[in-house]
Amino acid sequence: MIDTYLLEHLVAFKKHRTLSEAAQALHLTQPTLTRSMHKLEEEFGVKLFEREKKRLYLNETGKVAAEYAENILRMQETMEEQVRLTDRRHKTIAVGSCAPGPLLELTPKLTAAFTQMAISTEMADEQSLLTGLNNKTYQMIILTHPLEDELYYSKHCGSEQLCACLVSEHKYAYENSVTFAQMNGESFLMVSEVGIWDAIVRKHMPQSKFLLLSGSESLIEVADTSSLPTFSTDLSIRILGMRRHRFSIPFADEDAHMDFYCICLKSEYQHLAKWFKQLS
Amino acid sequence: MIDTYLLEHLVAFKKHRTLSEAAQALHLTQPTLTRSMHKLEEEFGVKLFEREKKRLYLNETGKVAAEYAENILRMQETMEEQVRLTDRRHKTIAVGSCAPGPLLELTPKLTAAFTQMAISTEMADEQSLLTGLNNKTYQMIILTHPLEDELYYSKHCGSEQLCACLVSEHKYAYENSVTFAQMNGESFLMVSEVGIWDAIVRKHMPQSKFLLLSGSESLIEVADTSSLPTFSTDLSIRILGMRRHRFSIPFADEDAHMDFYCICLKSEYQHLAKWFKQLS
DNA sequence: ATCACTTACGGGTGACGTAAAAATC
DNA sequence: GATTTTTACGTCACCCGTAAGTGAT
Repeated sequence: MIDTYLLEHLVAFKKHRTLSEAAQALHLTQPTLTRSMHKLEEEFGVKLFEREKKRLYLNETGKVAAEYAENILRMQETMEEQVRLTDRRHKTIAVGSCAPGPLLELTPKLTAAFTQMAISTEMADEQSLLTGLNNKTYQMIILTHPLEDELYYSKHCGSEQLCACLVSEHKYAYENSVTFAQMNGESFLMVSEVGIWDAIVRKHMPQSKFLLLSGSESLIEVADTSSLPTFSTDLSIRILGMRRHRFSIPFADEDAHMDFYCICLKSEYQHLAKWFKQLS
Repeated sequence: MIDTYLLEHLVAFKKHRTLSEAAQALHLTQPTLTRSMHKLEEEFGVKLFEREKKRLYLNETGKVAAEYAENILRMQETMEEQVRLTDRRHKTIAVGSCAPGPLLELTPKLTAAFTQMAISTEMADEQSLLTGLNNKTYQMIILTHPLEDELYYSKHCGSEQLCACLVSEHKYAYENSVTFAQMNGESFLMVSEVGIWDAIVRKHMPQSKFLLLSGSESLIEVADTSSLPTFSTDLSIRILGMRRHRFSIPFADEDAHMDFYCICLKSEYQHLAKWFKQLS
């Protein structure tokens, strides 16, 4: 079988058209490449070059060989990439979610369940999550509905209730609940990374403006000095705590309550069985 | 880049499941393979195996690597095949023809025109000839008509006149010509490798029987002891000589005269220009 | 004189074998 | 004791560099 270095020398010669330039590019000397080209001809038992006294050309056969060499080397590179990638995959659990709430709740549980493994979480729209699950960018994804397809395993993993987070001066601050209709038209402070909630609030409160802040830290800081309503959820309150000087009033609308489902490929289920069982 | 021998060792281990058996298969010793497997892990910078004291297993990452290795080696093999094949193609002129006559006439000219090259000739039906020309199995083909397509270059390269080859006792033995109609119903001795002529005689003499012999030598031998008519052509007579004790009477029918065209791919024309020019 | 390839020779890396150890069955 | 992997050490092949040579520009 042809040695890899010979293929590298060959493609370098094809690319640079002369042995001396190819040698430079490879950080080798000309004589080395001369020898390699002869060795290639010897191993194939076939002429690959036309030799004029001063110049060396690939003949038709040589061109065929060089093209194959390119493909083989390309394949070697993707091999290295893929091997390193699958190795990383076996050392990290990547979870994609359509909303931040479930990640807040589940990440601590994940780190406890998969000691030795790194946990990486990410938010994306449903389409990206699905393709990512299929190409194993994610081991698990979190959606607002189960997937009934034969390929997937789905399990309910929690729910979230959207609340309006109001200063005490707000007219609804002491209600038991509010509705989207009641709040429609008010301007909200909102973090930009809220996933699927973004579409819901924009749909039900089309008259409202949403002032986006990136990161909940900056939101909290701004909210402390502002009387504008913000959003919170039962999950965010349970995990991050209550917001200072504000009351969280749940939205009564049906769409303000969301169920979440944790989903993996059936083919990967065995590795994750322990996790799903403790998700009761 | 990973050395080829490491890939070979890896696929051998995947195939034989144990280092010792793989070593046997490769005509190497166990320690060599141990070293190779460690070297692979080192070069990828990744664990590829699960080690129990007595046994070595590929882990998930290792399986991925081994599959890539298999593909790469397969590609190397096809590379060697294809390189040797294209080399042979450049050393031989392969000509396909729809009838034997033109080959009889042209082969000596080909060997004279392409000194240093081997000439290989073959008969096939038009469809096979065309696909063979397109995939470069043939450098040239001979058909009964030119190809007007942009892809091909065609040139008239001779013609052939079919004759009935009759013993002197035959009633038409002294005629200047015969017709298919006159001979229809008579049984002919015929070689099986006559290409397109086979269809013609069967079409115009549907009442006749054709007793097939393989190879013109056996035909001549049998014909010497038989009074059954056979076929000959002007070409066969000019090149192989007259048949003993027989008269060749040309068929007067239009279909008994055939023109031949030598055809190559336009993309290959430059290599064959000298040949086509002397075909005047 | 310079450039491009070839030939000849010497050195050092590394692929392989031998030998032996460790561990399991 | 047999089998399998691992470790240690010596050797030989071969890949590369240096130096010198041949033509062509």
